[in-house]
Amino acid sequence: MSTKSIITPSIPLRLYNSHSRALEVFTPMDADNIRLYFCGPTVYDRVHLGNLRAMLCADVLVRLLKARYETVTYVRNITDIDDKIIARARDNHEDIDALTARTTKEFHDDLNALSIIAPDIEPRATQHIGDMLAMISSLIAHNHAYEAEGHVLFDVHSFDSYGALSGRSLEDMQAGARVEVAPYKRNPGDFVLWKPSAEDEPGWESPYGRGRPGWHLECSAMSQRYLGPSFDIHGGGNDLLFPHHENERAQSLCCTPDSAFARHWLHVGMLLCNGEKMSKSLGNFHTIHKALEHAPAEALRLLYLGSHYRSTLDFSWEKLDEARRIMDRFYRALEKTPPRSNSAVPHPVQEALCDDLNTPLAIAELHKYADGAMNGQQEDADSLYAAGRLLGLFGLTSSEWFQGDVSLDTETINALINQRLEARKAKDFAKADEIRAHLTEQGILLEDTPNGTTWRKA
RNA sequence: GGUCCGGUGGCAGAAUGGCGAUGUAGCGGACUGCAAAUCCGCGUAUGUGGGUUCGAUUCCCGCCCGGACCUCCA
Repeated sequence: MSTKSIITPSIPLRLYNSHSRALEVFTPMDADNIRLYFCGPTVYDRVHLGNLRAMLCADVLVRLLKARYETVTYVRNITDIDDKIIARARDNHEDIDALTARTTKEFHDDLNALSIIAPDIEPRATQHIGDMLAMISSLIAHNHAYEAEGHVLFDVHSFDSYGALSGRSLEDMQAGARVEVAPYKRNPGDFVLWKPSAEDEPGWESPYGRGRPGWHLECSAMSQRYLGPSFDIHGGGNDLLFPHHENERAQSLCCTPDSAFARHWLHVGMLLCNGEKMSKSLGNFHTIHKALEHAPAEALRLLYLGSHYRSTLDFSWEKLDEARRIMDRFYRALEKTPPRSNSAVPHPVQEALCDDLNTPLAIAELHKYADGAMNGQQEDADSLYAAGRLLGLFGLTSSEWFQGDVSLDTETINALINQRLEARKAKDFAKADEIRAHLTEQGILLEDTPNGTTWRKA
């Protein structure tokens, strides 16, 4: 069954465009095919909770778009050639291909565990070297790029609109330049399109010698190949706004001056850890893998949905625990009143999501439906479930949520529950409590109800 | 230093030119052998100083504080 029937396409979708710095009503270039591009990972290490934020934001956006439009083409790249990859492979004494293949698989595993919707196309940089060289050639031909000491550099002064996306001028940036400027650059802001590779580094033959592409070029080449020179939405973490997206935009617009490149730019706020940006270079990161040992995937998803994508989110294990308790309540409500499938997503939730993906407001609505479902209201249960499904929640049954992955087998648990019931019948509460405490130690919580004793994992 | 974003109860987090959601934590109660869950009830918040306005948490300015970016970053 199509999701179209559960959504109201007439509600306007407003998204914040970081280029114009304003909320804009999203109007597709081609309503029959929405095209969006998100920057994916550089595959040299496991993705962490900060990386997850942009992936999850894209996930919610794509789910909403796919519910509203016939066809959505979602491209998310894999950066599999990069200096950090080379360095890590060297440190690990590992073959580069083995490192990127392994890390890519871990990336997919982590995202699958979170039910992150897969991109329709997931291109790899190393498979598009030809596209990149063609762009370089075009940029040189139009005097937007120049060769210097085996490098090819983009000339930022050749593009009048350079800095327009990130809202900064070349003068401002030079004032704060903190990195040593390579002597072969005409301007400090010029960035590498192609750089030479040493003997022991991966490289491709090119008119400029054996080398490899600069980081920004791959996204320009791959977005153009799969989405065309102009497409609807380009997104990523807001730390990519400058220089990555600024440079992508410069390259792409200089290659295809009549195009719009990305019409709508979406940037996701940073995840902090103890008040500081979570990043690999700071070393204050937690991997998705580790977080999933601490709490179920949907608790992690709910934690992220609980804050707006553009605001910073200060991660803590306590907040993850809280999200877990909220999911407990939601699943309990669905257990109390099992929902019917294919119900319409309630309007308040749609309105919230269409208002720049206001997931915290949408979640607040879910609590109201949970109250109703807890009280036996069928329509509230249906609403809760439909809204949650749109947000990527409720992929499990209640019994899977409460009783999945426990250390004890069901027979043992039930036998102990029966022993405890006997003890309670005999008013031997000391023994009953002892059995309950024993189970609690094993991560099993008992709940006495009028209909008998049930259990769930702690 | 330059550019930008933000500061709402213990915590998280919406919204709004005039009643400041929701959740979580806390407290009290019902229920329970005791718990758990559930239900009922309670409390506490718009960083600071000005301005505009009949009225500002919301709009404007200064200040303080926090974070991001300034060519590694989601």
